[in-house]
Amino acid sequence: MHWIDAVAQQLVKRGGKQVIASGISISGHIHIGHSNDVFIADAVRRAVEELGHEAESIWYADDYDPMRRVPWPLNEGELAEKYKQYLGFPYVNIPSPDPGYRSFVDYFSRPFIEALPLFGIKVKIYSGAEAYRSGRMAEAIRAALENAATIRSILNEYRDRPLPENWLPVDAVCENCGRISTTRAISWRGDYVTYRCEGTDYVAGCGHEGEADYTRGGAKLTWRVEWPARWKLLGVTCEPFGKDHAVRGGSYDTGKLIAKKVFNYEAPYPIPYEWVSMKGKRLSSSRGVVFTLKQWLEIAEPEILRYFIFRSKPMKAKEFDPGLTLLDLIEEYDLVESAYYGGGEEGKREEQQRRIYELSQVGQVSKTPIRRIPYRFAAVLAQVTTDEKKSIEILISRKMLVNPSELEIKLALRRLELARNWVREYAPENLRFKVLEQLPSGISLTPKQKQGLRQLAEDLAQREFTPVELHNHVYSVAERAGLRSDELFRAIYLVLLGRESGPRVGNFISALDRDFVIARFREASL
RNA sequence: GGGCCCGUAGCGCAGUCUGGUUAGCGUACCGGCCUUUUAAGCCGGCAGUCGAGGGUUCGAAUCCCUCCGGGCCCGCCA
Repeated sequence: MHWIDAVAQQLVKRGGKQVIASGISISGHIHIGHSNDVFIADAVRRAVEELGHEAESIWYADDYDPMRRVPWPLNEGELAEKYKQYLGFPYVNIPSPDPGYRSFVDYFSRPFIEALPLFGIKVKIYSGAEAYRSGRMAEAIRAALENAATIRSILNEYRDRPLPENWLPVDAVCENCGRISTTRAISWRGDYVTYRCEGTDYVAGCGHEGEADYTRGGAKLTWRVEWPARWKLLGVTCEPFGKDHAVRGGSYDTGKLIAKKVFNYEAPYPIPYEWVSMKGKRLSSSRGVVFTLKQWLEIAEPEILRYFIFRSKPMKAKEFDPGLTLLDLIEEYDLVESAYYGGGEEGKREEQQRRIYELSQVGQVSKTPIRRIPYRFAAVLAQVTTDEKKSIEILISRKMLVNPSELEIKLALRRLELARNWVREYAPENLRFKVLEQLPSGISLTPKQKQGLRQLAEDLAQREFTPVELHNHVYSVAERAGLRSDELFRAIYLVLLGRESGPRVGNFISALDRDFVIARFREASL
């Protein structure tokens, strides 16, 4: 059984409506590593619904957290100085670097939120800042303040150095300098928290002393308390989270205790997951090691990312590589897809693969089989022509499309577009080529190579060739001209690409305009 | 100091939860086919003491214990 279904089963056993939460601190661009969070939450929602029970998945923007570090790309150039002054501010109060966005939070989160439906994710969106400002957190804050001693003793169980006697689980926003990370709560009374702006290790405080109304966003709960408070507030029954929270004595452990003792709430079913890394480095929004959902959609279908996440267990580290390795991932997906529709053997393994395929779908699983064109070939074809009709003709002649349905043609054209983008952005240099507008000047061909090209030009002018015929024809022409085949191949690549090798000649030339090729070969043979 | 993950064919991995036919897949490699193939396709082949040791069991890659190697996380920010 797939782990998503195992979780769903556990939840159903507990009974009631299931609320699966996910959430991210807006500490920079939201990348595909963060996607684990939402994708898992929403998949569990789907699985619970498939079992016939009510479920909802939510995504929570932790936009009231302080900015501890200026994230990439705002930490470069002139912007760096400007944004440094916002260190310690709640994210929600920081301006956008781009006038097209309302705020820092909007700038980093909107592209992510807008991409979610394209990946088949249906989550309810919440904002931490909104929750505090609207007063919805007020009751929880009061409970936490009243039970500060209990909370302190829970946290102290896992601390070497105990928290001070007068410690309170809230951070106020300084009304003078606007920072939240710099304040220390001194006391509380009714709806107000008295604080002093003392500073923190990465930014100084302003020394201001004041009172904050926590029923209107004047203060937030510290993370370890905020998390369980949120569980209670939203009725969270299950939550995926990064493995950092899952460590013994970490925020899940303490959260569980606080939930029980302070909020009288059963902690959600936990799903810890591993990070995603890219080229050996863990994805990190603040450090600029990012690959966003938007970037993903430029080079691969959304199903592939879902597949990437659901094909392995959540605690298994994932390595993402947008380069050549991506093509392996895509091929693997295609294979699972064709096996799904191909019937074949029935076993534990096949069953698992089928389920992973279903979980990878953006919407309903297609009832009619889906056949896709090979991405690797698309990467070549996309560089040869942008003409859609011509592309489809070539694909049909190459038998990569057989009596294609409307859908298959649509998928093929989309994949060509994706492959074109991939080649431009991520392909290794040796996979890229460009057909030269002009015959390159610096090349020298032997008389026999010229003779071969001239012959090819004549033959092309005489009759139609399928790609395979054409490819084979090159060999016979070479033979008649007394050339080794590789010498003729080299000549062809030189006059068209200016390099000694290239894509397979049959495909390649078939994809080009015939008159163009004839003219080029003739010109080169003079 | 604590915790997690990984170790299965040259390489990348699935299978481990729920033990059960000759341990799979991809790739690489070798061979063949499509009139000869420089990045397409098809068919076939080679290849593994399942990290080591012990235990449980009729039966262990799978469960338990110990150890070795690699990686990551937490240590009072979230």
